[in-house]
Amino acid sequence: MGRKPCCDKVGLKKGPWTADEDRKLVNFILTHGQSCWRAVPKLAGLLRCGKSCRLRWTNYLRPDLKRGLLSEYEENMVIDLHSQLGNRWAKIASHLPGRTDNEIKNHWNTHIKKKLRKKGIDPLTHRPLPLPTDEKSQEQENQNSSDKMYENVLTEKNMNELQSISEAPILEVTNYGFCTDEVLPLIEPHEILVSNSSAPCSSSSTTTTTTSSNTNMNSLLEDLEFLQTSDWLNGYYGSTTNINMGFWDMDDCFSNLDSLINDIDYDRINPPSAHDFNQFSRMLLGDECWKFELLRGD
DNA sequence: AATCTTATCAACCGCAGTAGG
DNA sequence: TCCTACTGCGGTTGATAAGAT
Repeated sequence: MGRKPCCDKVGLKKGPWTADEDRKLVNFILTHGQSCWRAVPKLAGLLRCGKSCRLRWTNYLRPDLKRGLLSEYEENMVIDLHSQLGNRWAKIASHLPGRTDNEIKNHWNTHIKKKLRKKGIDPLTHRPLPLPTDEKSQEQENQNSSDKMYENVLTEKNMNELQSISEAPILEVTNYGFCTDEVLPLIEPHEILVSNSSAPCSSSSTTTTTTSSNTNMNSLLEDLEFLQTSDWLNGYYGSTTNINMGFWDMDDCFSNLDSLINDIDYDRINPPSAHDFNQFSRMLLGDECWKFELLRGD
C-alpha cells in the first residue's frame, strides 16, 4: 500500500510562483500566522499544495531572509560546519542568520565544492584529495596549499566558535546568533504587544539572545505598528493587524522595512505616487526590491 | 547575431521523523 | 503498538541567465 500523496495534486499549479501568488501567501501568513500548511493554500486562495507554500515561504518570502551571495565569513562557516555535520543543511543553516538550507545547499554544490577541489581538498571528507602517483612531485606543494587552506578556513576565532557550537546543544542560541523556529516559540497574534512609540527602529546588532530578541521584537513591533497605521501602506496592502511573526529571526526581520522607516519622509508621501514607489524601490538595493514589490500589492 | 555550454537557484519529489488518535 | 496525517529535510531536476565560441 503506497503512501497517500500530501495533497490532491489534480488541478494544482506547479512551477515558478507568480507575484500575485506571493502576495496572497504573504498576506495570508502576515494576517493569520503560520498555521497548518495543508490548509494554507485553500484559505489563502492558492492553487498550490501546502508543501509548496511552506517551501516558498521558508526559502523565499520570509522577511528575515538575507539575499545575495554568502560572505566569505559565511562561506567559511559553512565549510567548518559541513566538516562537522556533513550534509545536514538545515542544521548548518540554523547557524547562519537569514540563510536557508536550500540556499546553503545550492551554494555548497555550485561554489564551495569547486573551491575546495581546486585547493586539493575533498569536499566530502575535508581531507586533501589523493593524487595520481605520477604527480608525487607536486604532492608536497599541494599539501602545503591544503594546509594553508585549512589555516585560512579554521582560524583561531572560528575554531573557538566551532568548539562552542559542538559543545552546545544544537537548539541553544549560539554565538552566531540565529534563532530558528526550533528556538523561538510561535507567537500567537494576541501575544504581540505593540508599543505606542513611533520612533524608527534602529539597526540591530548581530547577536541574538533572549533579551536582544525582546528588544528587537519591540523595535520590530514599532515598525509594524507604523505599517498598520500608515494609510498609504494599508491602502495598498490592507490591514496588518494580528500579525504572527513567531518564527522569524528578530535581528534581521524586516530589515528592508527598517531602511524604509529610517530613510523616508512619510509625511510627504501620502498617498504615494508612482514616483514615490520608484523612489522606494531604489532604496531597496538589488534583491531586496522584491519585498517592496510584494507590499506594493498592485 | 546565433548557437552552444555552463552556472545558478527555485522548486519538486520522496523519505524520515513525529505527534496524535 | 499500530496507523495516519503532517512537517521537515536532503537529493535532484529543470528553467533560465550568463558566458563562450
